[in-house]
Amino acid sequence: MFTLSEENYLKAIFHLEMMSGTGISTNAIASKLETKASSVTDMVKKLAEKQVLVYKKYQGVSLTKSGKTTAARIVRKHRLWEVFLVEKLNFSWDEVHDVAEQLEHIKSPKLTRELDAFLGFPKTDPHGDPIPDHEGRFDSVEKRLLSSLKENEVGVCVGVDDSSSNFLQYLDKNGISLGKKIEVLSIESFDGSLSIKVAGKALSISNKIATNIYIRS
Amino acid sequence: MFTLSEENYLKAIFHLEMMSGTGISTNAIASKLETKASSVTDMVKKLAEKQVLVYKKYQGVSLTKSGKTTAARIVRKHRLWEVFLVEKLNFSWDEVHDVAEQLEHIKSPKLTRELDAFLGFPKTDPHGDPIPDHEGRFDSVEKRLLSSLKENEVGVCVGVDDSSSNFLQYLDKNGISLGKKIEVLSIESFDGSLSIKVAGKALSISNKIATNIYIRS
DNA sequence: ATAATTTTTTAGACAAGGCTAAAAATATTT
DNA sequence: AAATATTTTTAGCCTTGTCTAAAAAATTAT
Repeated sequence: MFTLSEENYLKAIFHLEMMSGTGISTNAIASKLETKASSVTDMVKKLAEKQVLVYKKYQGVSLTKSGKTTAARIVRKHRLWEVFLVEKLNFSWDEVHDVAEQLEHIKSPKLTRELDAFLGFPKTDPHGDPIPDHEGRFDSVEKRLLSSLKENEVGVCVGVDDSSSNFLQYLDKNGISLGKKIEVLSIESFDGSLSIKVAGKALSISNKIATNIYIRS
Repeated sequence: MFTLSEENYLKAIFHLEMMSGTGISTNAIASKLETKASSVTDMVKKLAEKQVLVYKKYQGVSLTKSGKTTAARIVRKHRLWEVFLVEKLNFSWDEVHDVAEQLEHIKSPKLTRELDAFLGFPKTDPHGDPIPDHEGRFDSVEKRLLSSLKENEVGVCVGVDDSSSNFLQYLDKNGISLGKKIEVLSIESFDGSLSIKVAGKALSISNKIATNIYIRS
């Protein structure tokens, strides 16, 4: 069994490995968790003893099979709770994160199983991220950044990179949500900003926005 | 804001005050929380500084107004989650306690509010205990012990004293649940055991069982 | 290839929450 | 009212998870 802190480390390392492969540096973990590198060193030693990751001094860490499964199960719970909050309790997608951060640590296999069933076995969370199954497996959606589309190409919004309240509220305000069709009308070569059409309305977005929206073509 | 440990102390003291009035002893708290008296002394000093209880050396503790409200809100969350688990996630009433012990510490006023609404503003939990409102108020149900009934008297089961799995499973097995009509057929004066009729079936129960079932006449 | 810089680890400290053992206060007997 | 027993508090120690400052290793620049 893992403590709250251990679970947070596992989840952070899991996410970092998803983005940048194996061999995660102490500093990367520290900045993700907003803690100090020295604290990370201590904790990864402990986790290495528990066999959930491999740690070689000065070489960064990599999750073991068991570490990956453990982490994925936490992510599973996080995302199931997000679905619950949005679909059943009227939370908007920018309000769910902090609460899900707490709920993801509740320990009860039956609870997770029943919640999954209650929600109808959802495959993705409200931000479009896949929900791992109990074994920790999940399909990686083939997705591209909106900014990778060319003029006149079309895609469907399947997720966001940045999940901050600010950004999600911006999307809400402009009618962009999961499943919405987005058409690129034109691209400004000077700053990479895009003119797009979504829900019938034309809209101009910066390149920064476009690199935070995932679409499936 | 309170830590998990502080919340558990508040809740324990709250429950003890409900049963035996004010001025709760260090030892009583220690045995309720399965910890040591010395640990309790440390913690109540901390809680006294936070103004949620009054502590005088060797005199026991009493919750302040603010302490009572804080504790009642934790109880509120505990009982709302119990309703959720039983009504929505197919938990039986003997399975909910441990999970609710974890869920009661989730901090999100919106979550509590929306959960309450989602459940249709329930007034009692699956064991018949009242759910406090946001201000910490709740109606105390006028209830008596089944063992206080006389021969041929009738009552409706409104709660249980002991909430252990063992006991609740015994009740399930014998068809006793909240709202069931219970009729006392006869009382054995030798050991206080009762012959009762519930759901049309006659049943013999010990005095100990009868002092753990609450009824309303 | 050596010097400078950055990253990582070690060492030592601290706060929270718990424990044991001993001391102090209160309660109970005789 | 003393003596004994019980309860409560104090004192000191431990573990977890964190931090800062200094040392060590790795990386980058000259």
